[in-house]
Order: sequence, then structure tokens, then C-alpha cells
Amino acid sequence: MENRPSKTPRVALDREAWIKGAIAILAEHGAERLRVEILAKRLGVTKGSFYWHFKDRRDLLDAVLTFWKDGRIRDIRKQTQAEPGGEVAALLHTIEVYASARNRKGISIEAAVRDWARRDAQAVAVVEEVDAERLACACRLFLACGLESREAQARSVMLYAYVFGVSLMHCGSFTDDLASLKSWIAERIAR
Amino acid sequence: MENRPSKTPRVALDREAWIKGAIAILAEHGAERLRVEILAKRLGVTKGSFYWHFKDRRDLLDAVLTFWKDGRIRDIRKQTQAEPGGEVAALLHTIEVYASARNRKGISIEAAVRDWARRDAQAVAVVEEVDAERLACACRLFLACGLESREAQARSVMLYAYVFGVSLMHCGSFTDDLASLKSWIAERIAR
DNA sequence: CACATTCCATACCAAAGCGTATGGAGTAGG
DNA sequence: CCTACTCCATACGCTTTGGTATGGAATGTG
Repeated sequence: MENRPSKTPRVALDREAWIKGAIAILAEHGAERLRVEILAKRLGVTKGSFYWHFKDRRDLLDAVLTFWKDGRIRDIRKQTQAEPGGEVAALLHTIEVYASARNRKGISIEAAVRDWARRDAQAVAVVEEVDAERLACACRLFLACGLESREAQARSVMLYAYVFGVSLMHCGSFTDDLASLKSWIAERIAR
Repeated sequence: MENRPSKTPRVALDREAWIKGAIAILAEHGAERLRVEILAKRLGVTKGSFYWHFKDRRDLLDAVLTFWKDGRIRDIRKQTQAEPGGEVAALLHTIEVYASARNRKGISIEAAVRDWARRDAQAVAVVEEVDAERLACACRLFLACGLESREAQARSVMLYAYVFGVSLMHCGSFTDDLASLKSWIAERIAR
């Protein structure tokens, strides 16, 4: 199934195509509005196809969660890689990437999954795994900077709480130069 | 309508009772799951009654948003009151109150409204008003502490971003003493 | 060519939910 | 006591959506 040559004229959908479409809807409308008929229409097929690839709607939701979790864990490990001496730069880079307005799609997915986790046990488990990995990655960098364990933990929590919070706020009309405010904050968190 | 004596045997519902019930559902299940028939059942009546008090479902949603906005603006003004010299204490108090786990209900509503605001223009407008007021209140305190305008703004953004972010994270398994981490963070933000 | 397999369309049922129409019970005013 | 008004119940039509059953077209295989 997965090693189908991509040149095949028959453009059959596989599980991953459905999952990626589902994540797009998740980002735009939230988990509650992730309906199989809507998704099928978006992919240009009918739901008869859906139930070939997935047992039921829940099967899709779990697949989406796993797909998202794996991607996020891969990403945080990549973003927090640092050579000795470059730890502060890596921290600033992480804040920049995760709090940046140009990461709109990623932030939307993140927000949707976290809202989802307020009502779904499986989503809670996934978010906990991702948060644990992210905190561990940040903590590793702070420790490498020479901070003691306690402060490294506190700064890690502060870092991610800030990053998620700022992506939820609507502070556009508060200041004329939000970018410089953000870099001031990033400095205070990372250094 | 509003000056009905409370001793009336007939316990008729008024608009506010419907709104408060709606906010409870909003906190538990989100705006998407705020259905009039479910709400009516929760209040012990049928939807026939609902359409007496509200034009349609949208009418209820707008009323919920206005009710929430007024309450939040009243609250932030109250929480950030400070006598001269007590500004830092007021800031720490605000962080404590808004990021506290004992404020579960309020945090749930807050999260639901913010998620709602990702898809609803009216909700966006309300969240923007509330955020603007909160940032202004915090900024006032920082300025009273003697900080210059730029830093006061930056700290205000950091304060609220952190507060909302920490309520979204799942960092329970990260440390054995989250409380002391939080107070360390609060100190670093407020002072 | 015959056949099985893969992937999808169509048709169908059941449930949830919005909004309307209508009537009925309770209450206040005259 | 009669009437108007308030608040709610009941019944209905309509749309959306999850899930199933079944057939059919495209593709690969012997």
C-alpha cells in the first residue's frame, strides 16, 4: 500500500493523505468540526472511501493525534540542537520560531489540539507527551548554559507558557512595535 | 421583567439564567457544543422557552460574549487596584489569581472563548477588548513601579502571555514542585 | 482473458439539532 | 370573572452527519 509508485495514473488516496487533509480542517475549524463528509468532499471523494481507510471517525482522530505528536517531537529535537556555546542562540531561535506570526498554520494546529485536549483523553495524553519532550529539550539547553536545575526548570516552563500564550493573545493594538517587545521578552527568558 | 419579585412561586427563567447556563456549557464543552436543546434540558425546560427569550442561537452567543466581556473587564480593574507602593504586590497577586489552578472554571471559560475567537469575528472583537484592558491595567502598574514605557509594555505582554500559556500546558510530570517554579517565574515577571 | 483486489460511489438508516407553529397553563389587571 | 400577557410544551419539517450495505470501475496477476 505504501510503496505504490507515485506515477500511477490512478491517484488513489492513502491514509496519510486523509490525515493531512484532516489536520488542515483541524487547524481551520477545530476538532469538533472535523467531519468525515466534509473531509471527503475536500479530498474530492465521498465518505464511502473514508470507511475503506478508517474503521470509523475515532480511528481518524487517533491517527491525527499520533501523526501530530511524532512531528512535534521530531521538530523540537531539531530546533533545540546546539553546539557547545550556542545554547543561548538555540533558545532564542526556539522562541522566535514557536512564537512567530509567520508560523500561523502550526500555531493554529497547536491551538486546536490543546483545545481538543480539554475534552478528549487521548488528546490529553498526546499533549502531555509533547509538552514533556519540549520542556526536557529546553531544560537541557538551560542546563548547558550553566544554570542550576531549579532555575533551568522554571525558565523552561516560562518559555513555553509564554510562547503558547502570546500566540493566543490579541495585542495588536497595544503597541506600535510588537516585534521589539517580543525580542525584549525573549532576551529576558533566555538569558 | 428584571424587577420580578423573587418570591414568585412561578420560577420563570430570565435571560441571565439562560446566559449563565450557557457559560457553564461553554466551559465544559466549548462554543461548538453549546446547543439550545442541550441547554434547555439542563435548565429543565424545552427549547420552546428558549425562543421566547432569544431570537435565535446567535442571539444567545452574542449575549454570552457581552456578559463575559463585562465581567472580565470589571474583574481586571478590581484585581489590579493598588495603593501607592503596593504595585508589585498587586502584580504578583494578579499573576497568582489568573494562573492559579484553583481558578479552573474561569480558565476553562477563558480557553473556550479564545478558541471560539479563532473562528468567530464577534468573539475576536470581545477578546481584543478584554486583552487591551488587561494589558492597560498591567502596564499602569509597571509604570507606577517606575519602569519606562517600553519595558512596562513588554512586561505586560509577557505577564499575560505567560498566564494564559501556563493554563494550557500539561507540565504536571515535569517537576515535583510546580508551585515553587511558578512563584519563581512570577517574581521574574513582576520585579 | 479471467480473476481477485483495491478504492470509491450510491443509497440508505438513524440520530442530533435549528427553527417554527400552535396551544396551554399560570398570572396580573380591570 | 374575563381578558391579556408571559412563559413554556408539543409537534413538526428540515439539514447535517455517522455508519452500513452493496455494487462498480480501475488495476494488477496468473
